[in-house]
Amino acid sequence: MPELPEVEIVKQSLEKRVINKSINSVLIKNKNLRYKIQDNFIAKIRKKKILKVLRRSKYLILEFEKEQFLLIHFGMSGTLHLINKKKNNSKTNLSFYNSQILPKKHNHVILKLQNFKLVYNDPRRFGFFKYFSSKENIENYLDKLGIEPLDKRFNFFFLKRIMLNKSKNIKNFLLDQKYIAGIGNIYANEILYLSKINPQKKTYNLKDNEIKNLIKFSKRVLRIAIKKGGSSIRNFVNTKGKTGLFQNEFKVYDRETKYCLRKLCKGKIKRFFLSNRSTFVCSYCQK
DNA sequence: CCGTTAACCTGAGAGC
DNA sequence: TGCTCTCAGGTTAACG
Repeated sequence: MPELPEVEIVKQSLEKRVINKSINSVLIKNKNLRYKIQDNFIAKIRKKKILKVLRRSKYLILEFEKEQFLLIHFGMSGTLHLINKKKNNSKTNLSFYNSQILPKKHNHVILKLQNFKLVYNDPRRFGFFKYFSSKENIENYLDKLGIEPLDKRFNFFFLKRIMLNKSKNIKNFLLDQKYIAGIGNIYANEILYLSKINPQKKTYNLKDNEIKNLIKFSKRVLRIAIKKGGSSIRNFVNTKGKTGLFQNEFKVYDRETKYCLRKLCKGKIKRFFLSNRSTFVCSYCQK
């Protein structure tokens, strides 16, 4: 569930529930996530009070007292579930993303708070947890990331400057987190379609107008996606409640062989691989 | 520096 | 019912 809008949805829903709550206990059922959870992890975050929930790029961050932090990355398949304890022992699952039903398998980390618990589920285990003991440490760690696309500083002049002398293709550029942080495969495809730019076009070949469109549509797509609750793909379980709806707005992603949605365009969406990632394009619109 | 590939994992869906 | 194959919202090291 992992691009910027989806993590933002988790952040927004989580902060309604956990601010000023303490982590009473921690249960690790499987420490072998992308990076192995350290043995002292439980001791580090146990009894800590959560002051803030933050997001940076595709990372979710819990800030504790005394400037200590827990960083969570969801990888490809991580989800967070809030399970309410009811008096009669039944449970309600307020899934923050994707599924209303708590999966039975792959619950790897459980944070118990006062009246509920947070369950981290991740079938593929590409996600990870990382604890930071100071603001300086987490800032150093996050410094490798580029600008937030929704930041005001992400504008034409900024983008033009960092693209200068790059011979990368534009799609790989958008996906490279050290330049712009938070865009993943779905939104890169959508942004390029809306900007009418071929994913293989070299950044140094982009015209000013195309750079302006990239800025405009990056912000627009991500904002709308957040407004729609993110994208929920491959979700065949959920029937009610908290799923994202942006998947219904996809213009190119996962639309191979379907017609281009632009008026007067008779092009068909084609799919090919770029650096091992599915890339969708209308070759009539995207030059 | 650049693009690609493989690796890290499990599961869903397609096709047979 | 079941097998095999491909693909998946991410990241990163290694290679040519």
